[in-house]
Amino acid sequence: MRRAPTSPSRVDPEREAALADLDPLTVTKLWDNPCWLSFRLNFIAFRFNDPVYRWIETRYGLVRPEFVALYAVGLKEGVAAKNIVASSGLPKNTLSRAVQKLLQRRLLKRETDPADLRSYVLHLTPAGRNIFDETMGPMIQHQATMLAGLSGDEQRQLCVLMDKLVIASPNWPQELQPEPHKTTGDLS
Amino acid sequence: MRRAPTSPSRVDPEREAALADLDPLTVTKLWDNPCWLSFRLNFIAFRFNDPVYRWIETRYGLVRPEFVALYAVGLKEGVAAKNIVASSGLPKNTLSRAVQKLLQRRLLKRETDPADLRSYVLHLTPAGRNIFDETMGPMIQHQATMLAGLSGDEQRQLCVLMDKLVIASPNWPQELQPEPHKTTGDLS
DNA sequence: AGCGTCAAGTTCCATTTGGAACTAAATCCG
DNA sequence: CGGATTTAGTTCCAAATGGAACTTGACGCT
Repeated sequence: MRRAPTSPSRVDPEREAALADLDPLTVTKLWDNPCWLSFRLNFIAFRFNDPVYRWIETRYGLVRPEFVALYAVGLKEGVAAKNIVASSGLPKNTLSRAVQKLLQRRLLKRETDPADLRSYVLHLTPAGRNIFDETMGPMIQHQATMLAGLSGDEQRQLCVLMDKLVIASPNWPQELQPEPHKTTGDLS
Repeated sequence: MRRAPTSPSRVDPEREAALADLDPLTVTKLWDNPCWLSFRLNFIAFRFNDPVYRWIETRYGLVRPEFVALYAVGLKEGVAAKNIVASSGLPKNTLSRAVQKLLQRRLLKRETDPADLRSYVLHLTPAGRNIFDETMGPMIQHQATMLAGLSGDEQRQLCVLMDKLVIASPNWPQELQPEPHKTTGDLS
């Protein structure tokens, strides 16, 4: 199987326009790539993330890990750094620094967790809550723009399908198996 | 709208298992987050990328931008660095270095493009092609594992829906509008 | 209780990153 | 043609990153 399973044959004026707008290598990665899933995921995610994080950095002076932390606490008050680490994939020292910065800037406050003295419980200050609230609108707006090409039904379908993937995710391997391999002798 | 549009009410044993396996903050980000799309994209993409890139780094000593470049040339011989930049979102100096490294290691070769003397045309050496071929299998395998929770039909649906998003993508903004805002006076 | 292992968060430091300036070639435009 | 602007790729360097070691507290287990 050399191509993604969508038939790239159907003549669609919008598709043609997209093919013309996108870099030819991007077109190959999207439609002539056995690993279509990952590239599409990364592509679409990038088109969300990149404008959002650049905007937040210029507007609020928060870099990505800082905003990740602020957003996480905004969604769920009282989380600890370890939760943000687990849910974001960022290394824990990076998040430690991000939290320090947010504490300095008084966007976050923290108290030691009475249940576990190693751990801290994080909360937004009013100023932090303010940023959270202000950023939510544009982010939802951007998401809506991205989804505008799908009907309401299709949006729900997409949500359901991603839901299923996420639910299955605990079964996915965290490590790739080195698979039974014929040795090749060509790397440094 | 506070939640993702999938009803989290339906009682599903698999969902229950996933809720137990995942960090509570992750659960919130997935199912109680107005920006469900980006978080799911990032989450699923991360679960693909992270094992793949770690495996490639330990097995071949190639870091992420290096493998991005190698994979791109493998998919489409004769591309230039600018294409890889446009299709990957990585900064061009990072890719410049990645290409240098691959040239040093004789995984890539390049010739000046006769049509544009500023630009180079990239090709895989046999050793580079070898790595490309060897990595393809495990990557497809990993993708298949991730998709295994969906029926064939659902996989096709997912592909079609992402297709539509990608085709619409040239219309998405590259910059977030600073939106008509009431001024707030609380940042540094 | 006491000892060994594990976990949350921090610190250290070598490496990577990426914005900005730079070089050289291409393209635009009068 | 010839100067102004853009573009492909590289270089420079300050800043971010992330692995590994460290600190302090929790959790076995006997």
